[in-house]
Amino acid sequence: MSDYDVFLADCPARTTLDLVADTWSVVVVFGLGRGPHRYSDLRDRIGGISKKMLTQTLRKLERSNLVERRVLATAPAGVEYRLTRLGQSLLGPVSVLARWAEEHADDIAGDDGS
Amino acid sequence: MSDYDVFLADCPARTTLDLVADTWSVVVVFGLGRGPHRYSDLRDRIGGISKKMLTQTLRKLERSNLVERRVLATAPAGVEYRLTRLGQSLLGPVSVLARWAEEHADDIAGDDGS
DNA sequence: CAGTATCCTATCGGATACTG
DNA sequence: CAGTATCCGATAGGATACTG
Repeated sequence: MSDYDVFLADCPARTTLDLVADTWSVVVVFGLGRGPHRYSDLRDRIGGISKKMLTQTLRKLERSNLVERRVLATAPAGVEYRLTRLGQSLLGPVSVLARWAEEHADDIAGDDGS
Repeated sequence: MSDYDVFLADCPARTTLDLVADTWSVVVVFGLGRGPHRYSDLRDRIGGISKKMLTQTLRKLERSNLVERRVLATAPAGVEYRLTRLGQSLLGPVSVLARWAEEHADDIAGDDGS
């Protein structure tokens, strides 16, 4: 039990939430859930993500110890990303949210408002 | 079980994830978790949120059927926000994420990098 | 293959002032 | 009390071109 609180503006918990509570972070972590992926495999798997955002998101997660980058000694060399142990602890929460989105998308009112 | 998939760019699941996977949405839904709140109570509870973002987030959640707005017949009249049934189904996922942030904030490497 | 660099637009989001 | 309106700087994020 922690004394951190996401309701407090300057709390580390809020900063941490800021870090992971965005679409790309959620999808990337969710995507890495089934094991390590190469950069290009992630790109293929995650529809609509640009190189820029994929790299940016991966770097951010890497800096936060959620994802580990590993250069492969294959030819032609590739790069592999995998969740760290910390990243795996986030996989549960993120999966729950992603699955909620999949299961309730039909209940969300499309913005037909005009 | 749904055939929607957050990995697909144009899937309703992705749109839905976009809608709820941001800090303010998470904190507002989490904040409404313990029952209805007035506008000003939410403002007080959620550190660092501006009127603009609170209103904007509430409107967005309202349009999506996650939150309900109710004008109170009190004097001086107030406005109350509460989760809809759909919103309550989101409360679980969102709480799990918020609590993860509170419990793992210390494990996230602050960006001391320079 | 796995990026980086640059450009450019759209949205985020705080501050401030005003309204019923 | 619960907003709306306006302004403005900072970031998000796509497109394209280039690199080791």
